[in-house]
Amino acid sequence: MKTDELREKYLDFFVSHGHSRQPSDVLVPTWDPSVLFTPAGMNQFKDHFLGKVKLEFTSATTCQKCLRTGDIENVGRTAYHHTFFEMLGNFSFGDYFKEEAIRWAWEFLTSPKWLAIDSDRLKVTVYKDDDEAANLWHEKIGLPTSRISRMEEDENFWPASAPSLGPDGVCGPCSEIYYQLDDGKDVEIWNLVFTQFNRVGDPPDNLRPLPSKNIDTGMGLERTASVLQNVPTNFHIDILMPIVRAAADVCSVTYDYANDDGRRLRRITDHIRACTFAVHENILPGPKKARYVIKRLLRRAVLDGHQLGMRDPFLHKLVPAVADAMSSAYPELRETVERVSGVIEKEESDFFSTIGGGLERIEKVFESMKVDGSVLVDGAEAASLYQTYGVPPELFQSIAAERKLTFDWDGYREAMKKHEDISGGGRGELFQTGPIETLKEALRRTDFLGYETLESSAVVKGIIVGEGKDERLVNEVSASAASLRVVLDQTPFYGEGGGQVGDAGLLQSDSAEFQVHDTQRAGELIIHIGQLVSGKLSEGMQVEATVDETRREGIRRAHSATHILHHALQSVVGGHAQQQGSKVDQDWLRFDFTNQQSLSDEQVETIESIVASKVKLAAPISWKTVALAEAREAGAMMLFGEKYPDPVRMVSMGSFSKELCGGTHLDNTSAVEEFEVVAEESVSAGTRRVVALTGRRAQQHRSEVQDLLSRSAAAFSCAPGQVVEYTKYLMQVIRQLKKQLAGGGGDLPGKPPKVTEEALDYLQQRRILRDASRLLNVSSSDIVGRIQTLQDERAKLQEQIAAMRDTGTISAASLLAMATRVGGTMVIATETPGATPNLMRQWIDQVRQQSQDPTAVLLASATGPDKVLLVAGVSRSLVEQGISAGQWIAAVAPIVGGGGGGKPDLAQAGGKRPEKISDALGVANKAIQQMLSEAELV
RNA sequence: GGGGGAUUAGCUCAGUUGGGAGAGCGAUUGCAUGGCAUGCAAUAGGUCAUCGGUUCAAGUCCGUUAUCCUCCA
Repeated sequence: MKTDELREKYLDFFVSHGHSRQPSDVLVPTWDPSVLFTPAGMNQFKDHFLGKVKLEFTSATTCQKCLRTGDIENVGRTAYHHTFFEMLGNFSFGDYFKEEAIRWAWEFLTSPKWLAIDSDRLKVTVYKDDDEAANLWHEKIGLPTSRISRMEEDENFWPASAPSLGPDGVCGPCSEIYYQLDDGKDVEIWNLVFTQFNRVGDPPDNLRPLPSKNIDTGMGLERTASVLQNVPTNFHIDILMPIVRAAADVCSVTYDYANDDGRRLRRITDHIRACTFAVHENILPGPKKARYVIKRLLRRAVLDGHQLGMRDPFLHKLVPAVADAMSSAYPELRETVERVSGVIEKEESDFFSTIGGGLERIEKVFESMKVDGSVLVDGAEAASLYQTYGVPPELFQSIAAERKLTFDWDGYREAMKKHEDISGGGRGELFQTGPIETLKEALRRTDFLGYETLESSAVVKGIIVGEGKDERLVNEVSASAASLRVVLDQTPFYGEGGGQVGDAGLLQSDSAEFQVHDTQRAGELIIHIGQLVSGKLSEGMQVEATVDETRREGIRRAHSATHILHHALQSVVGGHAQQQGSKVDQDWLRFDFTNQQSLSDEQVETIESIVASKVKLAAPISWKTVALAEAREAGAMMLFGEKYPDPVRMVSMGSFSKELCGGTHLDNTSAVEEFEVVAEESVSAGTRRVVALTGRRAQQHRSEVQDLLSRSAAAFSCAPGQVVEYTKYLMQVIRQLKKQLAGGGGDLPGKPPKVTEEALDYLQQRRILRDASRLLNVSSSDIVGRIQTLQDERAKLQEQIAAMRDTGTISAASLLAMATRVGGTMVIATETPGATPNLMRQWIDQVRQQSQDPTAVLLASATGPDKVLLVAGVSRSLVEQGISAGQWIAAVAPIVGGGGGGKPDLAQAGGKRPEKISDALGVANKAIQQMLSEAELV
């Protein structure tokens, strides 16, 4: 039986028994903070199981795409492990229970109409205390007791070992169904979980029956298909073998089940399938959370390829094979093949260069091992290379093996363990508990009225005080500075979601006033966060809820502008510029989208003008609730990685934009008023970010730009249109002055002639300000300060140069002329007023070159009111005889209140007391005489 | 959320107890050469990411911020 057929049969079977067929949840459920990836079919029904949402059906069946990394080390080595896999499941939310679950499972497996598996091949396990399940299998199904095993809680309980180890919460025994292979081995193909208990604390007597019992089953699609197709591993079934073959083809090796290459090809197959699905959902490889897992899967697969001899990106070539193999259940994969392979290719080539850099680092380690005569590669060092530069230990080990060196895996693992401990962190709870969860069960949802109104009366349903572990529900609370959370039965406040920030406003009654600073969501509840400024708030109290209208208006402008921006971006840079994330605040918005390059200034201006034209168009904005399929039909913008409810809210603007969106919008595009992009930057590889303003904030921004430009022009006392020119001039002047000071040439550029003012339009002004701030490498808001700093710097340089001019009479020759002879050595110790360090060094070099005899020079100069600079140098011949400029200067520097040092032939020192310079020169003369005589050169 | 690392010329990167900012490639110019991925020489190009601190003196030491890489959760 084909895998596609098995999938459909399973779903059909349970639909025929009254189940609602639901689509697979996304692979990365952003709504569920407790998991990175969907680990099982039941994940999307967590709130259904707990009765936290209104049930539209009481039983369901799905084929769920899942990703687990717990068994990652086994992938490819064993017949049945995957990271990505599909799980078939049937679920009951207080509907049917154990008997039907067992009977239907048996019927589906054995009936000739369905899978027609020989019942002699099947065995089951049950939890040791679950007599009910054991009896059902024996009496209702007629399975001999020899084929029913009773297992401990670590095997047949969910979560594993829950009764003794926890966690608290819903749990239950399970019953696993095994298929016996030809060689006698058993394969688990289906697990039926009977969630019937609530665990409360530690044993004994800690399992309380649940009022509403649930069924949660999972059948591994690939595993069951491999049994039905009678193939040796999951990788040999009809939907995986083509990918294995494609991988073998791309890597130019022959697939052999038994050897190492076979294992590598299977691992590549698994990982590329996982990555294709994840990237399809726009989970791109990255440094955090789910993105990091994808990156690691990709790199493991690339490393396998590397060890098969691949040296260039190859994985991305397998994406079409994955899309083809999975197309019958996931036809949408075909639409993104190009984008997905592009992303994977980029990551691959990055990793190949990491490997390249790694090889060099590994070589260095080997070199130092050679020096030490070591033959054991230090595991801790390998771990540190891996942690710092991503050098894979497998690579290290295989190169070490080629050179007959041993790799210390134990040391490596130990170091990695230590790193884990340091990095640490708590694990997410499978099911959350706490006051919010209690409210969810009691209230299920808050009705949102905010699309139609900004004011309504409401009843207080819950008040939460405290944070983190201390948070708890209270019946009543008095005014205080503490932050509270309030849940109402209905509210006009928008809870943060879909990128739009939560509303602010007031909750009022005759006796109390509660200021709402922020509004958040928890499932279908809306949580008002803020402070009770007066009176008392109690559960059951009636309040008037009023949203801050000015703020909401700004948010509406920004949100509608976001949709227009999305439209404009797509028409300017192309259809691939899809939304990656967005944040909408009061007249402020941030929009991330997929694009490899930065937007050019011209592109930004085109985008702005498109948005402006849509605003001017005064297109009506409307929304309606439609079936998901209808929205898709209408060509509405849909985002990967988003799970949309059905029916869904579709927002349309004129004829140019249709997006699925739960946010609050304007009635007409003209109400956006103004729109301006204020930043364009990178968020991560392949993703760009645009920040823009609307309404009054855009207006304010314009006046700021104009103000900054006129202040910049004032600082230069030039026309605004000349600011860039004058900026360049100032920078050039400083550069040349520095050169003059360093003793080089440095011709000053001519000052640009002033022109008369001419009227500039806003775009020109903005361009000038932007170009000038780029030149100065500051944000435009800092530009005026920066100009002043540079002008100060110029003045200072000019002063120093003026001082230096006074030294114009000093030269190597003039210095040499004042030398005194001490034995065979020429000694010079003198003041060179106004000289710079560079100049002094140059004189010393020249004197040493020009002098016929061994020479010792020490120059002193006051470089400021409380700063002295000393530079000393001696000829090489003196150095060879033990005279050190460093020692010399060390003896002199304390006189001027400083210290210093340097190399034997040239040293410098500083001090704080210029008035002591002549004393210091006296000391210098004595010190050098002393040194010369100690060296017996006198 | 946490650990490690990086940021120096247009590019790739050196810069070792803190004391003269460098190489290779590229660019420009000159000379030589003239079928082939030519040779020689000279020149230009740097707020050593940012801000602050220690110091007589910071590319170098300490801290801040930003950006990037990398690992763990």
